[in-house]
Amino acid sequence: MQNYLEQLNGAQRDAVISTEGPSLVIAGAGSGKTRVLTYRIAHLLEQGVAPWNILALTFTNKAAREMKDRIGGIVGKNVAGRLWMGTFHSVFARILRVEAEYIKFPSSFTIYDAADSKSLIKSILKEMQIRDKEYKPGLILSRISAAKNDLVLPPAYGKDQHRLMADRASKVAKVYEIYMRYMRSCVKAGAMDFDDLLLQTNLLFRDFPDVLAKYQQQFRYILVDEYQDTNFSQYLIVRKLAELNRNVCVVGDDAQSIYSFRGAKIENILNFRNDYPDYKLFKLEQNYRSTQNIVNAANSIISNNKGQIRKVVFSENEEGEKIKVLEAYSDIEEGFLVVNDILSRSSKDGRSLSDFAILYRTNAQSRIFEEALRKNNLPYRIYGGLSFYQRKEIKDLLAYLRLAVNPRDGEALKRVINYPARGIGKTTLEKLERAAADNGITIWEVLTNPALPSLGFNSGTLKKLSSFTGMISGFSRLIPVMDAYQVTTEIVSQCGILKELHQDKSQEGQTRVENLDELLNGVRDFAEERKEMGEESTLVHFLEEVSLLTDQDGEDEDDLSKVTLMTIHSAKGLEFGSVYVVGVEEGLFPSPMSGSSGQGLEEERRLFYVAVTRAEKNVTISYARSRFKYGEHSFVTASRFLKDIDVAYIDDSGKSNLFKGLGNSRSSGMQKRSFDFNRKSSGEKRKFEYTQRNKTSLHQVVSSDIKKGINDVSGISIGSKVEHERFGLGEVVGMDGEFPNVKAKVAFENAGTKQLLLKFAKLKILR
DNA sequence: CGGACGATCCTTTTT
DNA sequence: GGATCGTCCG
Repeated sequence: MQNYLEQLNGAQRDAVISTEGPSLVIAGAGSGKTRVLTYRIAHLLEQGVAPWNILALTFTNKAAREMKDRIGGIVGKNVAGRLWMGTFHSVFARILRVEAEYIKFPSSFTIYDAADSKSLIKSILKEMQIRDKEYKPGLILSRISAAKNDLVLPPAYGKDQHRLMADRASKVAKVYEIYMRYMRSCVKAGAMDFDDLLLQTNLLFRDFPDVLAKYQQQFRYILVDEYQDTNFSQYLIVRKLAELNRNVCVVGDDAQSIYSFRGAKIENILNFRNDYPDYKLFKLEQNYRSTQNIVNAANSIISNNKGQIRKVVFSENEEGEKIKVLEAYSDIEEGFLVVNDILSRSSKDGRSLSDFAILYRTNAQSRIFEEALRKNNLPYRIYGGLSFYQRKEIKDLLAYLRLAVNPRDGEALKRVINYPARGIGKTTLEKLERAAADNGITIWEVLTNPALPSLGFNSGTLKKLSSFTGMISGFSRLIPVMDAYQVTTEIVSQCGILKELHQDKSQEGQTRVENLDELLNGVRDFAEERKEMGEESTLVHFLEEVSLLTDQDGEDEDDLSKVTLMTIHSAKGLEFGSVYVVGVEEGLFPSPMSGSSGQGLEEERRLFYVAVTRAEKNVTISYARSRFKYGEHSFVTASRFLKDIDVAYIDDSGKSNLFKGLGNSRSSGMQKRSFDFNRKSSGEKRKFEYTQRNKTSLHQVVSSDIKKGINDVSGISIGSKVEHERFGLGEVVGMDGEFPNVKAKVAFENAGTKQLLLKFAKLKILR
């Protein structure tokens, strides 16, 4: 431990060793925050604190896993494995399962994801005969979510004049009633949504002091990462748990608070001193990640915001390059300019592609960059958007698994009651739903009720229904006697999905089968891992893990050299050598949805700050002058945020008229814009041609290297000897498909010949 | 009842 | 451009 302390600067070391009492660590971007958290925990452990007495709450599961690994490297895996570490949602879901009976939930409760919640809202609207044109399910859900995160339950909602008025103002006066029904429906279904996990934890601690006391005594040391992004519900959980021992350490950066749309309260970090007047404050201000230019540019951005905790982030790294600004003629051109820049930098310095990240405001922007990367044969990894677990076939199978665990789960039931098609159509389902609503029970309870025939189904339909309930009950009986993998295998082979997909001979159908297979691998790995750790490996546990995965938690393939594409939000906490912040335009970033008013705008600016501070070596900002929106192109202007950067740190040579064009004409709209555009068009064009030419030549020079790079990277070609975790040794006998869906046909020594999708199969290359 | 094909609406960010 | 919803027809 001694030598670890020596790796820290003064402020970091103080924050690590001052373990007793409340501490607030204000950690500027890149200031070694994770390092402090890691060492602090390791330090506690070395001082003899038992790992199960430490609760560490992180923002993503990935962050937790990485920290656990690092701590494991210091104090040993076994010790680190016993820490209570994870996201708020996963840690408290775990506790809620143990204490479920107190709050009248089955311990096998289902966790509804956003899609389930939305679908439930829709059926409630239907039941209430409200058109979802007027009541947008998304909007309703966000209001309910906001209420829950403020711990406002339906009865209180009904008395909350403020909320009721706001609802009336937005012409959704019935949110209150929808909220009541939604809550009731979730309870009946034995389901919790994301917000419920936190809400129910609060209710548990509020209503059962003994239970609270138990956890207060257990968690002698509490650490919270990204504290600026906690909501009221989370804040209260921490406050209650910390009440007894008061050893609470929160780490965060008010300048990086970017989740208010999810209920995060920046005040939590600002008010820490009110709750703990005897707190100790540690400021980490030295940035070790970025060059001076980047840090200075970022500081100049954030200085445009009011109200923040005073701190001076500085860097002693080299001065570095200035921030480069690229102006593109169109969004498509923007893609090419950025990809060209990546090509030239990666080839010039021989850097791995994993050193490059393209960050955007909205997921929809990814497509353009994907295409540009594909055309240049650059491999990429895209985060967010459709993750593995959101694919249709995967969700279908998961719905069966969920039903087996909890047949009252209405959303899962509706998903698969007629998939694969078994002749239970819309009309039948509607009848069932009505009967359920009229009697205040779940669809499953209608189905299994002896009075079912009295609902007037014909005998054929009745038969189909009973065969469905029979199948699900059969699955349920397997749960107590089998582990997650065995149950899943059984369900896959019997539920009919596989048969259905096998009939689809298209490429896509095959991929789907492979995806199911991959899920099966996942369950298998899960079950084995849990058994090794001596923990339970039932389906309930697997489903919990899956439903709380974040988009960052997917396959680990960081050994591969790929350009990273993600939203700025998901980039929080990460770092890259070269960062491209793209689409920095009015109408896109800042997002018009955030309102151009103070609060919303300041959060968008913090988001910009987060984007820029992800970079170690250089930042490139790009924007287009025209962009496709709604299928038609419109002219746009550079973002006001560009003006926030002190010109001293900008290299605008790629970009002559930027600051003239930006002036104070922002609000004057189209007229001015098109004027600018025409005025500059000849110069514009020349520059455009120049970059075009530049691109072509670069591409010619570089592409052969890059292509070779890809092969080196994935390293797999016909004749390669590979090893698969399950199938063992084999030889690649064929390759098929286009990136990113390249498949390898592998002849395994002991497992026969298999088609494997490279992006999923974890193939180790032997030769 | 189920699949196919148009019209329509949209778009922030996510545990 | 694209996902979702409703309608129409077999």
